[in-house]
Amino acid sequence: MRTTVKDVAKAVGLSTTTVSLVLNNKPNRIPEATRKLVLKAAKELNYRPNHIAVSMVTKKTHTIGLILPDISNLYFSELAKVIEEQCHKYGYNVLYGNTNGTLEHEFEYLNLFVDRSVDAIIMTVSSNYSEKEVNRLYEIAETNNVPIMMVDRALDDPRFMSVLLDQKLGGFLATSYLINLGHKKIACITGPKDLRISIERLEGYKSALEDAGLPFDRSLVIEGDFSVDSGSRALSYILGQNATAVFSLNDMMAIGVYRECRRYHLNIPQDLSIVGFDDIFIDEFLEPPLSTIAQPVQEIGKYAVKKMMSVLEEKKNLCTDAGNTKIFKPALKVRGSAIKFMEKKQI
Amino acid sequence: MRTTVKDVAKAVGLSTTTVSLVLNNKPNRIPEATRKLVLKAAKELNYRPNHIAVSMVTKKTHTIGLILPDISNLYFSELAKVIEEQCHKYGYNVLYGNTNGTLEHEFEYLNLFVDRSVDAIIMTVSSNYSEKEVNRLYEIAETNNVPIMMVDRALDDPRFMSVLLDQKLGGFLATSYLINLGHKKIACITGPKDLRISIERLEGYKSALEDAGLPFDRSLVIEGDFSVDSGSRALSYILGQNATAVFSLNDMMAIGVYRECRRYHLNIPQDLSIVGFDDIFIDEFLEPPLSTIAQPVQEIGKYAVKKMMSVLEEKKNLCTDAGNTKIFKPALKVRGSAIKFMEKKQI
DNA sequence: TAAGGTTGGTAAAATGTTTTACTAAACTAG
DNA sequence: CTAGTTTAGTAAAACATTTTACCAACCTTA
Repeated sequence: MRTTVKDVAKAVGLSTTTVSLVLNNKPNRIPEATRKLVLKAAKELNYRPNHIAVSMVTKKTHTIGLILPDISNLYFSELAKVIEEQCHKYGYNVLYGNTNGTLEHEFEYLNLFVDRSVDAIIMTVSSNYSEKEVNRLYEIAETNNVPIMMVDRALDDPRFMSVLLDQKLGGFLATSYLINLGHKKIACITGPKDLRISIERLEGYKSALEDAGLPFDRSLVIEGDFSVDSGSRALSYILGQNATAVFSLNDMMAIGVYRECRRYHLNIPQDLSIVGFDDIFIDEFLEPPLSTIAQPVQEIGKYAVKKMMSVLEEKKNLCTDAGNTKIFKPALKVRGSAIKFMEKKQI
Repeated sequence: MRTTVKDVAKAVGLSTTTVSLVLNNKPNRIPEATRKLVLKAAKELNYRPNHIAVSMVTKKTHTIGLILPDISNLYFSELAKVIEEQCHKYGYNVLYGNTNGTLEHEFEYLNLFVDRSVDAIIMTVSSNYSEKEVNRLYEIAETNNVPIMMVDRALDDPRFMSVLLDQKLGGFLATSYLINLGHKKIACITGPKDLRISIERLEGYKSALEDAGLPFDRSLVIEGDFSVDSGSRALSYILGQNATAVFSLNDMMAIGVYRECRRYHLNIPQDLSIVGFDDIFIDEFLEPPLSTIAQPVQEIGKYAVKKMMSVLEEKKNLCTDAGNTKIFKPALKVRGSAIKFMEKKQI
């Protein structure tokens, strides 16, 4: 059995109050002699505070809930890792929940976690929230007095902190790069089309086109679902539109395109240039290495928990303050999957 | 503020005892009328039990601690996902800790988690434990009365449950495959050489060689550290030994070999056949797709938590019963990275 | 020497539940 | 009508802490 404060108190013949006072070294006038005595006994008995009991009275669990769509996804597993690492540094533990991108699961974990009195929640919402759901979310935050932070994907609501990526800029960067290589017919494989990040990345695509004086051709965009398979499925359509380059809204789908190209004996980048989005680990090991838009995951994760910790310390009103959206800038990472456009067919 | 049992009790004019009794529907003689009344009030007030307080009295947190070396590693992130998923099914939440493979971190999280009264711990040890450490581990398990399960990598101690892979068989399968393709000089890139899985996989390699009447040549094995870079570094040595095939003890290092081959303009599998170990997600998207040894991660994860749940329910003596090691069989997954041996140089 | 201050503590409440042991009222049987 | 039994419920303890409010005993000081 574990040693309790009572055991320590008994061992030194003092009250639990005294023991607790020195163990938490409260600014109380406790003479050095007693202090040492208690400390020694605690160490000898290998006393470790029962965290549950502490939480019961302090109302703090030093736990944060992390809710992500899919931890087996490379981007999220890396994010999870940084977040856990950082929380650990601050003395916090993380309870983890996987939603598979469904709204029910999101709320399920939200409730589970507040029932367990987590001090804060960091989540990435994967579905689209109606106003009703946003309110439901806010109510949970409020009645439990728990700050909620959105990471990677925002809710269109100023009441929640968010740390995001400038998705539009990413789309712009990727597309401009292909344009500068001389491509005129650039296809785009999107994610689910009413998902915020799909929309924003696509906006970047459009605006790059516009900046270059190129027309936006709706028939060049095809909807995917961020999975490898949906990338594969998109290829034949793209080819049918005579596109010479593709901007894939994530790397997974780009990998799907790679796979399908192999089946058709097409070469990347000679037959088709492609740039992805996310910069997942494997990109550099593909043949050819995939050029992509890199998100600063490390920074995002670090910033998110740092910010959360400061909120937790200052105990300021948790959700409802403005200026609590931080936006990180993505960067183009050039590798080998795109090449200057050449008028092959004419040759 | 959250509603408490007290609030509910006050609302219906009954004692907290009664409320608790119906809410946990204990087999108590509580008339249907009262029962309904309480339930209705609880629903109306949106009552949800405070898990901390419940844990305080029941001594159960319905939380399990998951300690892994590196969740951004594809294999572990998938494992983590299954485990979380399964735990969730049983009504358990998971506290997650990342050790980066260091002993200090392993014990740190172990202590952190028992302080938080997790009901059980599932971990993969990544360092080598001396007897002292095994005892220390056992002591933690015992004084906290918390069952510990080793997954993927075992401790050489029957006191802990483990669910493992038959690593030796994996090594045997991979090597036999290369032998059957006609290769005689098969190199092996190992992990850190005193790590259990390195040793076991290497044993499989040796035994396949022996079965085929091939000599074991120490100069054909080179130590890596399971990282991509260490795979890359191994290549030139391997080539120097005139090996025609390589068995890489994990896929990451195989990827390193791929990368280095590209630098030297060598073709896989024409110039070098290779088979890896782990079957991580990206294997099928490499060029050529990597043949490897597949671990049944899903089954492993499912079995691990199922077993743990049964232990938790039966409350039998937790660590110390024999026959609590389950070994899963790996399988060879043939893709395109190995080919029949041809006497090129002679041609 | 008595009033006031300081020193070194402690008892008890509080946290939100579950659970044990008890009881008052109503009912039943003889 | 009374003794026993069932019904419907409750008070209080317990869980392991922290924290508040208090108190003796000793020391100053005038």
